[in-house]
Amino acid sequence: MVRAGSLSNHGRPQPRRPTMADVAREAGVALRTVSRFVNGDATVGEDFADRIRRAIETLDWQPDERARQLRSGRTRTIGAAVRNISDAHPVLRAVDESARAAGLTVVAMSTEDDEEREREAVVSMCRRRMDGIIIEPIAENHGYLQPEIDSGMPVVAFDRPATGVEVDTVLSDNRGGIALAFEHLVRQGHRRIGYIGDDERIYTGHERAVAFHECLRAHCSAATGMVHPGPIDPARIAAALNRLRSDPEPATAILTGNASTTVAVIRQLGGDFGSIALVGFDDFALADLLRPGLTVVAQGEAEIGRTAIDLFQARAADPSRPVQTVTVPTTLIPRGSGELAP
Amino acid sequence: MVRAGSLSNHGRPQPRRPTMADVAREAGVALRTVSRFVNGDATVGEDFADRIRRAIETLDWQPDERARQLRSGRTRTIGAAVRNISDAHPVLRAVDESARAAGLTVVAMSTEDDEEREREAVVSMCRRRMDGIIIEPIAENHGYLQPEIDSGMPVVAFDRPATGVEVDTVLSDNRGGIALAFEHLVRQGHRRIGYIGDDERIYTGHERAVAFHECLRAHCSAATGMVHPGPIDPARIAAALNRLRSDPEPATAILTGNASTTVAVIRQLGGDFGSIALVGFDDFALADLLRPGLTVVAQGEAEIGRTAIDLFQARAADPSRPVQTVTVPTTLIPRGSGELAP
DNA sequence: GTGAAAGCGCTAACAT
DNA sequence: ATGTTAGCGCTTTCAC
Repeated sequence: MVRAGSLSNHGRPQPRRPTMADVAREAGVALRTVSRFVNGDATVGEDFADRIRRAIETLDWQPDERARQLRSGRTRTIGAAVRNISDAHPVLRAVDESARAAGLTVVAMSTEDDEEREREAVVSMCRRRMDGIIIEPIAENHGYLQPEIDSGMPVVAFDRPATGVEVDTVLSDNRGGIALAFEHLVRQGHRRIGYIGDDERIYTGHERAVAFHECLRAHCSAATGMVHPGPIDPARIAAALNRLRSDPEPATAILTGNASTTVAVIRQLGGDFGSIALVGFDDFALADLLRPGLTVVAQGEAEIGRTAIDLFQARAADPSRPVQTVTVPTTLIPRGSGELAP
Repeated sequence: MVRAGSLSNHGRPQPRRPTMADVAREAGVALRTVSRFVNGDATVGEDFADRIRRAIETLDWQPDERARQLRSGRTRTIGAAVRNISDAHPVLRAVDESARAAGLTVVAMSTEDDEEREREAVVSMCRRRMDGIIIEPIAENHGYLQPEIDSGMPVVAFDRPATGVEVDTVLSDNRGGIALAFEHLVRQGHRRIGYIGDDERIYTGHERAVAFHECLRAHCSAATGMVHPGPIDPARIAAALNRLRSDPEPATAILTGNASTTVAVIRQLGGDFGSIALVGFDDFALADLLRPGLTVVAQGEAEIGRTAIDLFQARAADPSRPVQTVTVPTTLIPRGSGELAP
């Protein structure tokens, strides 16, 4: 039922939104004066300012960002192409907060770890003429970004490097993180440590697996390790886990290469979680609620996000500056699962 | 170091991005013809189409969304003002997917549960002249939305109703959900059931607390209940929990009013989790990994998101249609914690 | 089907 | 300090 209450305007012909010209007319000043007042370009006579203020109030005028952006050439907006905007994403949070502080709006789009979606997101950002792009790269090759970069679009990659183009990049210290975890387990007395990680074709999967091998070499007199990298899939995780535990000399500790793998392993261990030491790469919400609490290598997501914005700003300010890659350290957070004796 | 490689264009003066006029010139056709070809407004001669395609390719032209939106008056974009875009948000995901399917782009902004931030987000959406707004309301009063609604902006609220304005709304069946949980516990034989929930000044906190009271009345011969609603704060949770357990006839089961409270309670119970039956309102990631698994009342987030987009579309198609509120059912997911005997 | 002109709402250059 | 004029890049009349 439609009522003709004062609360509702439904059904009435929609009044055209007021424009800056309407404000100027209402205030009895020139359009340009309104613009100057609104943008603070120059000081405006106090009486004029008052009339403009009142006119804006009366008409309930709001500037049209589209027109403003079109005319001025800048959007004060940067795009963030991330895996999934609907999942928890501490980096995105930091990007958003840092950008806000700099007076920039962040528009985030999901890539769903899909090359096609990533390109769609980037294209959409370019068509909106955003001032820059922050990307968590998924595509095999980012050559498609080259024309955009050449036409002056600042691009910053994080988490993984973008391949085929030279862009500013923020990465976690993947190798250092694995070393932290490995040495922690060695210190607890573990000598047979297994690794289950992500597909090695993925950058972080590769880095972490390589780092694990390096750790094995460095500690070779003490530790024997097993690596089972590959796609994250329950069956594969189960198989890897089985091999690690059914070995004549079974693993006494497991290192997992990312949060999804960690969760999959815990799920697989079921009631046996806590019977074998476990350290996961990546912290996640509620990891402390598990019994035992999950020991993890935490990435510096907040710093990664902040750095991404810093790099964007530096690039925007000086397009000719050399491309830079920043590595953000990781930290070990002991919560119990990594402190179990062999 | 700046190198003059073919990969990099840094330092060169930025070539102006090509415009549609450039494409027209390159193709040797009128501007209007390019526009028609690009938008499929009308059929364009095949030879012309070819030349335009080639010209677009050559110049690597991409339409300027700002100009297009300014001129056409529509943005094909809707804003989503949600608590936090960086936390997991299943509703936002569904909103995004549904909108994509309808050819709309969703721009999500965080309100951080802050009135000021909510208004900032809404203002930003209006200034961008988005086609509609999906909002998870936090403000005490949403009267400030009225002018926008009057000027034809479709607004859809979800999770909580917007106060002071009449807008299409999607809500969870909060009362039904509490009843589901309560009756489940009664069926397990519990007769003393405690409730710890959110601040009653918050809509969902209120609804769920009221529903709990109704359940108590309906089962009064069987169950005695305790309610301890208030802000989510570890000390308060601890106190509430203490009272429930130190009663002469202590509670044998607890019902929590939302995910944050559930997590706070589990954290507080520590090793005692599993010694008392617990059902939480709201499902969350990893709830199944706890020992025992957490029994929850799950909201239909995907349906809420889809419905929000449906309501938006209906409103956009017919601004005079009556305002509608849709209630989405909840489901009980037993995982162990709610199936413990008294 | 195609083309010329107007204009979306605003800011940037010049006047004054 | 204020007003006038142009024009951002596109879509939309309206002629042909």
